[in-house]
Amino acid sequence: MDLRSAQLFQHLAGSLNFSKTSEQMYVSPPTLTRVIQRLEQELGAELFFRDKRSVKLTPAGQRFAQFVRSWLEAWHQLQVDLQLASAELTGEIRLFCTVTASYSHLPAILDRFRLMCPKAEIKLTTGDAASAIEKVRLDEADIALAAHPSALPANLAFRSIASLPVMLIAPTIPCKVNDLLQQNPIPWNEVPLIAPEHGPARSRFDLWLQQMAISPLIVAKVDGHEAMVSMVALGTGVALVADAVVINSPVKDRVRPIELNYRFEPFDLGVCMLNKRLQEPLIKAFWQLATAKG
Amino acid sequence: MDLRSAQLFQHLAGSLNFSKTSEQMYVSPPTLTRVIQRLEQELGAELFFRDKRSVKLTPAGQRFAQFVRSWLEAWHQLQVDLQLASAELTGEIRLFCTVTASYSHLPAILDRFRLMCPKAEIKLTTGDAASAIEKVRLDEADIALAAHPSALPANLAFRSIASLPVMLIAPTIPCKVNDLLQQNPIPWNEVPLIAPEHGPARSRFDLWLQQMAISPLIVAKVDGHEAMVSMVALGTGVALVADAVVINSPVKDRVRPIELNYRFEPFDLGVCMLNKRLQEPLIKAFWQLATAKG
DNA sequence: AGTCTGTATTTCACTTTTTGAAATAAAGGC
DNA sequence: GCCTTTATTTCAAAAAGTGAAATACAGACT
Repeated sequence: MDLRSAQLFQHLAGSLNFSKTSEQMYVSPPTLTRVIQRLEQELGAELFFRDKRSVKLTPAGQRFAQFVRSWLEAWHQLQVDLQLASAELTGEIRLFCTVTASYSHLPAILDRFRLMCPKAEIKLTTGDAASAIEKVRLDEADIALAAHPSALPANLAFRSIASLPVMLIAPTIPCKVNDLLQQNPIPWNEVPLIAPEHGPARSRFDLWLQQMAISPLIVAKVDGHEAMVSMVALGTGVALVADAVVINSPVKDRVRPIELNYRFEPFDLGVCMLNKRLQEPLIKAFWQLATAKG
Repeated sequence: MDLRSAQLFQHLAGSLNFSKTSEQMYVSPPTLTRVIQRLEQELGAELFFRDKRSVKLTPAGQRFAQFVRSWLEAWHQLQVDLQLASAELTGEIRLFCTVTASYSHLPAILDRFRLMCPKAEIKLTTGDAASAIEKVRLDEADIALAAHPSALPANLAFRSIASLPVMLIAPTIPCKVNDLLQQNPIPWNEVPLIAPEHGPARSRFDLWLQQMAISPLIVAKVDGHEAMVSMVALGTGVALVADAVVINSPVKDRVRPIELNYRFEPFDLGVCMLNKRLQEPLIKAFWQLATAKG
């Protein structure tokens, strides 16, 4: 009976699908299963009917959902009251932000945070997505603003903020790359590709190659979406980048998106921090600001 | 933010004394300290003023106390609702009971339990206090009714039911023992003593010897209060037993309490079970019955 | 009928967290 | 000054939680 279990239950009561909830709340299916089992054991009542193919709330589950709703509400109200009563939040937040995220969502979040906690100091560092997780894990940063990685260590928490579309881009200048892209079908085994070295872009890139059965011609391995955009602009090859980076790029007129009937999974941009620090007031204030309305 | 922390906070908010609360709630002082520290960290507010000599609720603490009160109340109501909604509790409880406890409180508890959960079966075993803890720890019994031992393993929970006075008893028949007790002061080094072999009586017995600086003349080591009462009745020596045992003893007219200006700490009679089973409905139902109004 | 896919749960090796005994700190009472 | 009382920190051991992989099972699609 803790807050986390209640939140997981609440989400599951909405989705009625273990897989979806475990995915969207970033816990493994076994964990979610056992959280619910524990709740059911504590309460001495089944919360969900599971008949192998569908999940539904039992009457006890509905009653419990009502309890959870008012509990979480009271908890939130408590927070607000205590926050107002206490002095203004001060302290320092060490924020790590991927360059990609710094283009799309950081400015708005930072503005709101400054407004709400003017006395808090922010130390901002930027870098690539792979470092983000490491920095937080080693407690070299309090919070990271980055895309959700394929594997998240167990003691890190992640809260989604937004979905960031990614796309394949090509040069606009006439060059060998564009000659190949003009053909139908496109001979992907011959098109020069610029591959992301690590991180969430890399896993999507690999998945695409695999699913389209491409034997790739990789001409460069690069980390950092900006560098990739620049290389594409020079005509080196095609690359997979977040569209937010392209929009804000100084060379945005020299690249163009490639239309494909393959859908890349968007980046799941969010805040990431150590589980146990999730409840600290300054950290929590940042989280609330970051996740509130986009 | 779980039930346990809330309960500890609530008790501390009443006692305003870390030592008392940690003792009465059966957690070590460090644990209590850290539970409160964690709460304060989560809430981002001090809950108690601690000026090295006194503990008081802060305004934030009072607000939190209000939250906890209504939360625990809602929790309790939820339990009741779910219990009523669900089918009648069935199943089996393996109950282990010290002989001492079987005299004083077991009958009343059992009556109430049968009334409330007529479909539940009870398997009752009796034995000495030392076994009680072992039985529960090894999951050979679901619940034990026994005095709180000097050392309780961490994964066992204990809930007090009642305080059971203990006393030194002597034979009523004229004998060597009574001759010695007639003297003033009583020559304790020469009085034949019947010592408890193990368990809570043993630790009180040892403490008494130590504090009164007695070099004891121990004529027998016996486990089981009834056996001790019988031996005392025969004139073998004096012994330390729970008064409930004497009252119900067939030889109660042949023993008498000894007046002393030393106060033995009463037995803390209660229910004991594995921490993790504390939330199972049948176990919980038993607990509620056992702890309700004596 | 057989294979594949989607879903929930169990197993297992691993990591994190929690625990209390003992040490520490600090403030009065004698 | 020494002892008692009270809260906290340290530290090693125990317990609980975690997710990858395996399992179980039902329906969909050849």
